[in-house]
Amino acid sequence: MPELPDVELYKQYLDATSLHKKIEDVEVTTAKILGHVSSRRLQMRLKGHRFQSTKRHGKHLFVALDRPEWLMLHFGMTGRLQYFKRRQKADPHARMIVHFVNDYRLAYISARMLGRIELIRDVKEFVSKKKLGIDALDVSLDFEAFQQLLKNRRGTIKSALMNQAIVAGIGNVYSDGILFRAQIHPDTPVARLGREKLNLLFREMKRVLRTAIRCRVDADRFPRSYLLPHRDRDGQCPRCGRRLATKKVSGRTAYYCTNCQQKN
DNA sequence: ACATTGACCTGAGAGC
DNA sequence: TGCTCTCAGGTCAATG
Repeated sequence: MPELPDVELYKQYLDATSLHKKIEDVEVTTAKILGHVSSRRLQMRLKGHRFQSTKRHGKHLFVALDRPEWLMLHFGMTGRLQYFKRRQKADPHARMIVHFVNDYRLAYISARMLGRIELIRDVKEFVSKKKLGIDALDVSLDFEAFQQLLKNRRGTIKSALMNQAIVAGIGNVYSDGILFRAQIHPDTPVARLGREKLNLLFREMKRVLRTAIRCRVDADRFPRSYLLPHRDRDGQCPRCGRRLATKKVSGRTAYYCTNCQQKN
């Protein structure tokens, strides 16, 4: 579930709580979430050091250490962060807990463990190795570039939006939110979209993601014309009031309005 | 080369 | 009440 806006908020959260503090210890309670790094090595590399700054690319969060090395956090579907005082109990699904010298701790929580933690040397190298496309909110991603990326694609627009190799950061929930605002049926083949529709899609992609960040992904803060607060079973279309439909599109459940998002 | 599908993973909620 | 079943979705390997 953590998609670009969620991870952006995690970044802001980490920035506000956990930078520049000496790390006293690192607890790994579930080594399974570690990628190519062992818990011993992770401990060795973090202990006595500090988090200096953060970067986000798509759904990936990178935390720079005070030496040329980065902690990479990926949240899978149930991942999140929690900063808490030592005497508070950590969430039962905390998989890694960073102890700071100020008696506070930062936990990486993941119930379903679909996320990953890595220690890497270079963000650019990681991004290209993972074959991640440009971040959806990167300012250098303009309409011309977007159109170029979608050129000659064969599948549906929903799966293209969710394809991290094309544009990074959009998952099932936000692809639905974006297609709803652009009034495009999730099953529409990319090739069927004309320049005008594509341009609308591009603008809504940027807008929906930015709005979600500004609203702090809080359903109560979203503008009325957005799908996201209504995206559940027996949810209603905020435009026409009809009951939302669901359909499997490339293995994921798409929520959409059969009236406002017609195939053509 | 690209698109789609199933497996991974576990908790919540439905149904009996 | 308690059991079983299904579904949720990010990613990747396998398949088309």
